[in-house]
Amino acid sequence: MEDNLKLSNQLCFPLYACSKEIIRKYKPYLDKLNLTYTQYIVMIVLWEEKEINVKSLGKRLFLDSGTLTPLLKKLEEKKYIERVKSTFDERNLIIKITNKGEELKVKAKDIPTLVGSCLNLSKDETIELYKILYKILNNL
Amino acid sequence: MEDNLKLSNQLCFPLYACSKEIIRKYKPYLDKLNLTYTQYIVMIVLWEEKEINVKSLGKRLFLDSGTLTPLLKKLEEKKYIERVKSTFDERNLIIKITNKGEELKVKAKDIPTLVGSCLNLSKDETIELYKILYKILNNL
DNA sequence: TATAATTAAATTGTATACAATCTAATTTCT
DNA sequence: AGAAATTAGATTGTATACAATTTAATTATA
Repeated sequence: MEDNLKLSNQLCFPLYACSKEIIRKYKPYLDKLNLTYTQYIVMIVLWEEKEINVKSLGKRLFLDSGTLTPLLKKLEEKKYIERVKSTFDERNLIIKITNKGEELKVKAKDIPTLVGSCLNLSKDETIELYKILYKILNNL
Repeated sequence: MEDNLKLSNQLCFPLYACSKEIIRKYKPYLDKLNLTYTQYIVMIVLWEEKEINVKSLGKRLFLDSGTLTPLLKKLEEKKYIERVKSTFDERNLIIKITNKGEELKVKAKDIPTLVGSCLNLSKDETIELYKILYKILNNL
């Protein structure tokens, strides 16, 4: 089956391309907050959780310490988060959101809607896409 | 609308995570071919086209010369491709597949099926996902 | 309880990504 | 034709990603 290897028959490729292209759409909005996309999804978790250790954060975001350690140091430099050793278990590094980090949430609140609207998907398509993607993530 | 910024309500995040996790599934198979995922999708285009310039390749794959230039040099080192200046327009660099590159295609032919099967999607879901992703790509 | 095994982050090394800039070749325009 | 604008790749600088290894802390076990 030769067609197996045609780019147009690959499912991962449009996922990969969509992901990158949508992230590009975030850029102008995230630039105003001085955040990259990866830093933004870290902030999203912190807007929900207030504090979390690196391991749990990585599990939520499918990222490991090799990616998170330098990224979290940058967020700390920007004063959006604090990094503190846990006193209960010194192996754990607790990431805490700062007031400055909390304030970003207000500025960020319209971003999902703004980016979402350029996708031009119907309500049904949005729901279906969402459902299938989480099905894949749960299966992997 | 506070919920706007919950991770579970973001559409881009599961796309980003799925893309990365599926690419991870390719790794053991691609390791045997001494290819990374990005190098693999370049080879997929070349298995179809035989030759193409960097600009067109970038358009197909949503990648720019900053990513492609070093990647193509690596594929040349592995003798899977050749890089030749076009004689018609010296600004163009033509990427040609080599015999060694062609031979890889045989070894790669089962990879899409093998990776596809770990997604556990129904036929309908696969088609629907494919359709929505290309709709997004065409809209962007 | 001393040692082995495990765990969480950090580090190292390689490979993307991409914006911005640069350089050289080609077109366009006057 | 010659200058200006455009185009294709390459380069530079910053920021991920992630496998593999290392380090330090904790837990399990002989």
